[in-house]
Amino acid sequence: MDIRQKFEDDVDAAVSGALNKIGAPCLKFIKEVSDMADLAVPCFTMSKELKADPKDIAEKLAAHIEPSGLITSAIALNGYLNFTMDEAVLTEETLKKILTEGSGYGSMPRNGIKINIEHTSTNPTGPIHVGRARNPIIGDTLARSLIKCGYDVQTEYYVNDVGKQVVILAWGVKNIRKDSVTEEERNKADHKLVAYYREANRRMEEDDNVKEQISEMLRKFEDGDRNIINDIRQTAEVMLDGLKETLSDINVEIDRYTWESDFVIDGSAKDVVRRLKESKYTGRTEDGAWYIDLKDFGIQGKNTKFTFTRSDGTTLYTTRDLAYHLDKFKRTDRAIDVLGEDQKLGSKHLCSALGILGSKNIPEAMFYSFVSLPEGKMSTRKGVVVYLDDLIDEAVSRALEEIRSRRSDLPEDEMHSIARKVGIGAIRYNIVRVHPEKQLVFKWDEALNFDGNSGPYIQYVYARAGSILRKAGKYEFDTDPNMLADEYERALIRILSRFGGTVREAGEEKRIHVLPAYGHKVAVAFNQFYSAVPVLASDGNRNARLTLVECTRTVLRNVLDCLGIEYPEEM
RNA sequence: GGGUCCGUGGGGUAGCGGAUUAUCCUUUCGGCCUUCGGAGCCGAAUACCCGGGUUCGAAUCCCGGCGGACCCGCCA
Repeated sequence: MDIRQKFEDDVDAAVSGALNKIGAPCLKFIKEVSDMADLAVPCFTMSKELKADPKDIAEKLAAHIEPSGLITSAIALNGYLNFTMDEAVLTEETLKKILTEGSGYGSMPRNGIKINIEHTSTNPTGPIHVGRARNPIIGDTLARSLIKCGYDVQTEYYVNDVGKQVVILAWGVKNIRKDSVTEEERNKADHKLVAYYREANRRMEEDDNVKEQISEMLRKFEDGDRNIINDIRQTAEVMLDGLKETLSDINVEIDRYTWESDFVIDGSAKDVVRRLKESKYTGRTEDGAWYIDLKDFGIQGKNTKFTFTRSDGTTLYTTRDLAYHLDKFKRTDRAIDVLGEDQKLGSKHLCSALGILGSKNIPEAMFYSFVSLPEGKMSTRKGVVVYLDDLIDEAVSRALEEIRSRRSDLPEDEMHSIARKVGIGAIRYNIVRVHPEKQLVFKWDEALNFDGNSGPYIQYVYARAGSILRKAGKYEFDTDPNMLADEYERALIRILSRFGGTVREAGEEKRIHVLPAYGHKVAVAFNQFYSAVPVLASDGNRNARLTLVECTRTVLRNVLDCLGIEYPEEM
């Protein structure tokens, strides 16, 4: 069991016991971590019920608590009941746990619960741009966190191969001659195809004939013309290959790809229509389109109607999305959708409609706001974009430049390999660092920061710690708390002991931005320890300090792993 | 017009009822290489959008402004 958890349990028991003694059993109280104590119980919350001054309550309670278990003291201060934890036990148990669990340190046992995380799912009409780059990185980090929390996680990409946009792209690929696409594009499937997409859009706007051809394709598509559907699907497959390459570059692998068109082909979207028509909330417009009215479901605004068929009876995106989610819940216990903020209302609609369909499950949404450029929002169609591929290239080349300037001793291919890890680390760290719903304006220098609160800062500490261990050679583990009594050592160990709680918060509460913050804290504490305390040159406690260095490295590795960031041995 | 989210030092960001010091990064200024990697360490400077209210206590909750983002399709 986690040592901090045990301490919390001890505090719970102590406070409950003391409350019992002062004649207020079952009174609720809260615990918080603070700088003043290992765990504090604010007594303000109890003052109303007990009709007493918080300070008095704290003192009364303190008087009834004898240090026991992991509690070494319970002191009343300013209305708080401050508990301190047995530091020697904390030190020893934490280090031992890290040594025995290694890469599993911080992880919870498997719980058998299946979670499906749908993320990225960008339209297959162009490369991933920085505006949406938060999606795969948030999704992947959450997936990694939940795996560590013991869940059985599957990630999934929903390929939107239905609709006008993909038809335009397919038309372009079929009808535009290669030499008339003059744009300079990188040699990568998605970039090559997007040129056709843009050109097709341009021609459609200028030429009514083209517009008509595209409408014709769309009609055939709606009628279920297999040739058209296959054409589009093939184009989307090619595009997807390019997208997968980009995702792989940032260490994102997606377990499953589900195609929207499948829900048209297998009739499940039609089935949703049939079932929705039976609902009491359902109505029909004069033109014959079907809708459900969601005004009883907390949906506000001038239009609460959620249309699920066109007047000609064909299905809409949202209808297929319903079929998709019903399908998902056949395969999973919980579903999480990582979505752009523009999907907020749509997601609410989806959940209400799922309820009407009798689904016991609804997806949990995790929203992020788009990254914009200083000059405004990005648009693939207009070509006002910074592609994720460009960001990756720039990050890697800046990292390479950096390495060249400090490590001319390394062979060329080694420098390239490190530059990749560092550049990608900077990108991923920088994105999960901030709360997903906070607006982000893209600036090169901020996105590619290698100092301070950054991925490379943590990687640097990892490499530095590794260097010490390499120089040390063989040594015996020593977890004796008496050998690690320095304040910097104690501070570092304290932070190392909090990793499990951080992983839990990241996964269970979907607060992944606590991970980079935690990693940074570990790195800072190590750097402080490093500059204040000699390791190799120390006398009696060399082994203990080396053990601490090794434990720090293990935790750092686990944090980086959870963030999908690689850890170079040297940099 | 209605809804949702966001507003914290010069820039970025954490905290989202609690402890007379509001976090971290960047920036600026001043220190630290005869110690294990200076992508580092130490110190200083500068902030809760505005106005009301609730509370013993508000950056945090409520109401009203202001500013920004997103949404309110028989688009996806």
